[in-house]
Amino acid sequence: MTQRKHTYSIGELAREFGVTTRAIRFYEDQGLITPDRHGQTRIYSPADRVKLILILRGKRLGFSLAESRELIEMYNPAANEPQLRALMDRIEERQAQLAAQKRDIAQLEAELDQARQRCLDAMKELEP
Amino acid sequence: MTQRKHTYSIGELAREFGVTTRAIRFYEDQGLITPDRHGQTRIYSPADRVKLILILRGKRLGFSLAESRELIEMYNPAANEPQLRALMDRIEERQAQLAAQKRDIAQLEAELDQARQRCLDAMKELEP
DNA sequence: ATTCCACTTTACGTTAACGTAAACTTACCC
DNA sequence: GGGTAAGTTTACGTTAACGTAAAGTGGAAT
Repeated sequence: MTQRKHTYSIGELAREFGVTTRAIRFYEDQGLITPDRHGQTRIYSPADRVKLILILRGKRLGFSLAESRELIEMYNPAANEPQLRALMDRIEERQAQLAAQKRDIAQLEAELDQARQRCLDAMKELEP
Repeated sequence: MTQRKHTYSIGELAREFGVTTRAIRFYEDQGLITPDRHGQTRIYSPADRVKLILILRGKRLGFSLAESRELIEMYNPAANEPQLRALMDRIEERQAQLAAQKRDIAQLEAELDQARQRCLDAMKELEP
């Protein structure tokens, strides 16, 4: 049985990813995650946990929560044709953006290497 | 003579990069750019323009203005030893962060490819 | 001279993404 | 049954990064 049926409390997830419970509840407010409830208490599934991972990765890449919500929605293909076309378009837009981001990173890497080199040179000047 | 001695007005730069003059003045407020003045009017050098490019690239990568300011400062190696050491450390931190960002992008790319595939599959179901 | 136009300063407004505090409830421990 | 630990809602506060209006300046053209 690969039925682990594991769940998480909000505190567990907060600790695991180094965010506050307030932040996680905020993501729910914004419609990014919709955990089950046991009475009042939130119960998070592994799928919810994955969504949180997506959100935090999005943040590291400079995405807004609205953009991350889009990314999450891309995980379940819509039902009808026009929506599928729209979804495809958005996916390809994101891919293009990621390609651009890679170019930006490559640029910055090269410049940081140069800065590092200038730094090393300047240190050699001081210590003969 | 490679002395082009070109300068730019705030409006020219705003148009070239698709930002508002308000934004450019704000970057100056935050100490990221310090253009010359002709009376009241700001005059931007090619070096100022490069700094603006750095700022905007930083934004695309999710950097705050404070972080972009750091990046800009990395362009002129400091004078004394301890500051050089600190600078080197910050440069290497940035490089590590960029490496992590590349991993995030690779992940997202893979997942978008999968989403795209699911999308294509779903469309084949509809149109036989 | 006046009409533009691009530029300036000053200052208050706005949005996103939470932080923080207050005032509960629920579950468990001793 | 009293404490405490983790959860909850409600609500106001905060920071970054500008937007937006108001009111004025300086030069070029008509």
